[in-house]
Amino acid sequence: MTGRRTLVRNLNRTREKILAAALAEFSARGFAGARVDAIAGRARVNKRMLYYCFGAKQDLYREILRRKIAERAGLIESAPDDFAGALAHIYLGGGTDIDFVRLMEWEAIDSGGKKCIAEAERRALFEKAVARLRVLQRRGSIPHGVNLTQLFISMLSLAMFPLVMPQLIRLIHGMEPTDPRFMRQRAKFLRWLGDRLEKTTETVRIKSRRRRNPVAPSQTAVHRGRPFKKPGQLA
Amino acid sequence: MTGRRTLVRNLNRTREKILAAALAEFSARGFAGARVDAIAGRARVNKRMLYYCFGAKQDLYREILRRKIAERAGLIESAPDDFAGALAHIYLGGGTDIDFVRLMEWEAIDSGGKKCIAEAERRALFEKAVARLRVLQRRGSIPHGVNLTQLFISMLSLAMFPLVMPQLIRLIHGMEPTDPRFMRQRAKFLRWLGDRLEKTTETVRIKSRRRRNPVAPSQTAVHRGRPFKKPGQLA
DNA sequence: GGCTTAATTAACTGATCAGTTAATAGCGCG
DNA sequence: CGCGCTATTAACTGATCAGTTAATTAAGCC
Repeated sequence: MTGRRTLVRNLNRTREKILAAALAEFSARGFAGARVDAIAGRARVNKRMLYYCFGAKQDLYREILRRKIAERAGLIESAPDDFAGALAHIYLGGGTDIDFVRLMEWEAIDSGGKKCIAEAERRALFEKAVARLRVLQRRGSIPHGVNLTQLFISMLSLAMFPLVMPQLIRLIHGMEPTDPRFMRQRAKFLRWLGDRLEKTTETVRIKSRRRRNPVAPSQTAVHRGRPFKKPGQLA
Repeated sequence: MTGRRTLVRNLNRTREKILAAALAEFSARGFAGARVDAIAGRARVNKRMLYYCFGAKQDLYREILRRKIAERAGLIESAPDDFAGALAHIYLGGGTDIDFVRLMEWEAIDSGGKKCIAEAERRALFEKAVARLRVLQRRGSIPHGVNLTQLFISMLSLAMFPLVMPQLIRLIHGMEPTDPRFMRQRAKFLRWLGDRLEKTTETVRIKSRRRRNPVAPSQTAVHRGRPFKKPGQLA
């Protein structure tokens, strides 16, 4: 009773609490699975406030999606100029954000071909990403003739999959995809992969000097892999 | 009334009809979203029969998952021995099966860390897959030092992602991931990618002969990509 | 044909859940 | 202090849905 005497109204704070709770609940259960009662309970507000602040449950869901998409929009722009670095960047910046990945996944599995949220913006963003790949291709980092939209799709695949299918990661690897060790390992692997796809010109030159020893090229390739140990990038 | 006079009982056929309908409904909506009324309606049987044949909704769901997993279990074994071929095979054999991919996705997003269906079998299967990659590694097709579980995870990523996130494919590529053109393109790309990761030894040899012309190696790489036009593999 | 069993139909039930209605009370202003 | 507005609480409502109960009837056997 004493705690109730001090109820303080603050619509903005109520809104923020609802948004935070809704992110957690929608990420965990999707639109249909999340309960307005549960969101309200998590936010410690009365259920009626959800309707007061946001309208229908659907409207709240859209707002959550919109915000998350906007939050991650800078990922493409802030990616490094080298392919391997960009790949690791997309993974570390977006592929490890569980709420982001899950919301994308709920969107995917619930959408059934319907129009998406913020379509135009996202389309523009993805075009920018492909354009950046085109620059790399012109420089010779990415071979001519490679389908750049498929390459970009593959980057997203590699970056997002661990959190998209965590049960498979557990079955294959025996580790949680959220485990920092896994993430470190994944980032390292992606750098290797990115480098392998990218830097064939230099690789060729170094190997050609040793072509009398067929074993040596393989060893050199391993050495090429060593620079991926860039500590400090993953705390 | 005349049609009803000829009602014929056949428990096996009823079971099969329910299974087919349940696959469609669970794939489309997941466990929680699928309605027993809808499954019964699609199967053209009385709702009561679902309980009669399979018990609770959950039991039917498990049966559907089990069957699909079993159906796709041969994918690893039947994969070709070359890495690029295996990658394309996994895509074409499993990555284009929309029901399979979606059921895996529903499993993923609904599971919340719980124990999976047929865990032991699947684990064994995945171990076999990694073991096959190890053979390739010993042969020198895959460089030493590469994390093979990460490589296998990446193969699944690349193969399944288009159907896992169809909305992103539509946004990025402007095509449905179920469009045969997309699938052809994807398979071709994956072969290129697989080859690029695998056959550096041969690539090196060919390129080294032309090292006086720095542009030419890139052209040769494109030529290396040509063999991926294997018609007939996708109707 | 009669009887028994099981496959099938139809209706019912209690719980859940988004949204709605009614009431209360905090806050700022005059 | 009173008033008006709005932020907040509490309870209600009608629709949905998995599962259950009751009844019917097809099929096989004697």
